[in-house]
Amino acid sequence: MTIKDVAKVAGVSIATVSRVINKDTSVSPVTTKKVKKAIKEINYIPNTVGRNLRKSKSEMILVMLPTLSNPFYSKILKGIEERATEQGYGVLISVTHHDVKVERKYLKMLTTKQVDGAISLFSKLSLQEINDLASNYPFVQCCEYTEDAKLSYVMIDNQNAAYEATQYFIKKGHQCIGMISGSFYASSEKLREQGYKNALIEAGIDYDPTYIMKSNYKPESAMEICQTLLQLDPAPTALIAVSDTLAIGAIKYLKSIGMEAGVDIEIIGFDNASIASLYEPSISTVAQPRYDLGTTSVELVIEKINNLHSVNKKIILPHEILFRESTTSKK
Amino acid sequence: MTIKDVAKVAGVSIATVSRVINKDTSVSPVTTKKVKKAIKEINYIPNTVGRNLRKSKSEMILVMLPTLSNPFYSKILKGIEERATEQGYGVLISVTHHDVKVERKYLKMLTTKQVDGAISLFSKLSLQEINDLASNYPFVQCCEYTEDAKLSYVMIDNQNAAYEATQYFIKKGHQCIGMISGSFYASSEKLREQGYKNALIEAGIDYDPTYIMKSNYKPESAMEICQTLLQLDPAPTALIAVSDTLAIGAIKYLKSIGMEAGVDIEIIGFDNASIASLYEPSISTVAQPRYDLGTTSVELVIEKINNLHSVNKKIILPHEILFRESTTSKK
DNA sequence: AATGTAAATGTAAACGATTACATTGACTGG
DNA sequence: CCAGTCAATGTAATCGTTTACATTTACATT
Repeated sequence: MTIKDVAKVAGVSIATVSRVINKDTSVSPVTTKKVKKAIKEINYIPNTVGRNLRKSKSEMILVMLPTLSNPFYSKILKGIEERATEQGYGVLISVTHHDVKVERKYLKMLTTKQVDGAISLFSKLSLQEINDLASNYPFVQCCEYTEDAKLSYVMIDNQNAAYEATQYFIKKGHQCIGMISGSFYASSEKLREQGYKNALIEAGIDYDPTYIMKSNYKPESAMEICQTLLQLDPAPTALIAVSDTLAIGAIKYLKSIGMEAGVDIEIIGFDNASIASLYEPSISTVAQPRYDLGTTSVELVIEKINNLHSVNKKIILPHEILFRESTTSKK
Repeated sequence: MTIKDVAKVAGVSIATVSRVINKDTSVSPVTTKKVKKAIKEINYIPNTVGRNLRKSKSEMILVMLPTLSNPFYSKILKGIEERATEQGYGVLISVTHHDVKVERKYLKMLTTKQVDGAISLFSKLSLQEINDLASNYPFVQCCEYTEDAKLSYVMIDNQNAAYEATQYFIKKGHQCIGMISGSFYASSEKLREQGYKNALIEAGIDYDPTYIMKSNYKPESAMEICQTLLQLDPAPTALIAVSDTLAIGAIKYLKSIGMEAGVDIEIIGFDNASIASLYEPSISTVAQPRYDLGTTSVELVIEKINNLHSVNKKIILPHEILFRESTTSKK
């Protein structure tokens, strides 16, 4: 069932059929009716591949997630989808599982014209690759970015967020603060570590890298790290974890040795995962404006689709620290 | 940069270039080298849209998820991706957010030939729509199915899983067992409710529908339900929740009134979410073979891609009940 | 009546690949 | 030396659209 069949049934040319489908003006009401009837009659559905080839665009945006096991991305995606739909774009998702080969595979959809643009939530591509890609195709980053990369991105001020969290602990009197970071080599990790460091130094507290430990983001890993940190001398009295899952691991370990988060040790996580408010104790956390991160990233990529050589924008959205039971110590 | 440009640079016809790209035999080593050199020289990348149009296939499979906020799907997807890759297919994901309109929108990729097949993890389409679709396009279901639908699917035996969980409680002496179900009208909900009911009836225990309550799968909703259930007379001494998030909500409520899951009330959840083993207390749960559900669904859809009229397969994979702290009462 | 204008429709060339079929030329065997 | 074979390559049709341009027709203007 192609446009040709419709044309035959309706007794018009394929051009006219196409005009009707695309709501082109200048086709008489009578003909329009005939064509529409024919379309219904033979149950015709336009072939998007043919259309895309001719128009050389797909009206699709690719979203690249590092994993599906982190619900953090859910609201971002919602933002992406809603704004994309508004603008007439469809959204397709791919999951890289932190594998750069998979990432390259899906980014080929960009070079092979299967999608018009791509939003990366986490990339392991080299700076060189990113730049090559972004200079030739609409490609933007959301939440994480690659240092010095020449493309548009949107994220929060990770450094400042960690700085504020650390400062909060310092103001409360904590002299020894630990950090459970991650080993994904993400920009956010680096920036948060830097913010933590800056706050300490600024407060005249000795900065000791031993107190920053890298995890694989699994709670189990945070449990081990928490154990190690507590064996240090002096032991930290407050912890900053770069994700709520890590905060959970730490709290779990504390429980296992009879300590209580928010009483014996204070903890702040990152991301405001839904479990953060449900866990016992509930977890203080740095919340990101996830929906807006999503909508903004769509705007950035569409800007690039419309004009590949538009200026690269770096957008910083505001974060918010939510204080809950895990930071209720009076210390 | 098209195949024409390559042909010009290499001094051959486009057919020869195409042959080299597709590793066709019968092109001399000398010419092959020339063509490859030209491809590199002008940095040519084949346009997949053109290719797909001509070959009328996309080598892509669409996976339709109801949500991104449930990590349950992560391992299933992993299975899907790995098996699909093995078979030379790419995987694209779309999220319906439980909205049937969104579902239809993405399923258009099937009718418009943008993907070769689709795997649905949760559908709200009517039986009629499902049948229409599945009879014309490769479309299969995974984990959830639509009653009487004429298509292939793979899932666990939900009814029996709930039956076994209920029976476990009964054997332990529980006389009053509650169920926290869901209101998504999913097949799994219905089947699990039926299994629960059958176990009760078979054990000669009065079946009272008041003890089955529907949630929206959010922990908060389970908290309310748990409160209501405990006010019944008699109050249930064991609970079956159709997801681990619901089990968490119930446990959280119990804590809030000074009761302890696994001691005062026993609870079994579903899905073996990663948080189930990390929560305090850890949660007993019905685990599904997620990875295998994924790989199997790919096999089913590829079978349909290769032969749309192949017989519809209904595959049941084994589940497993994991007993943890939330079912440690000696009662 | 001749001419111009505009609306409605048709014709045919793209888009970028694959592939059936045709052609070329070198080589073989009788 | 000629017919036949086969490997290597080219020509052109095709996939299903959109769209620039051409054509037709009706009507208004002079």
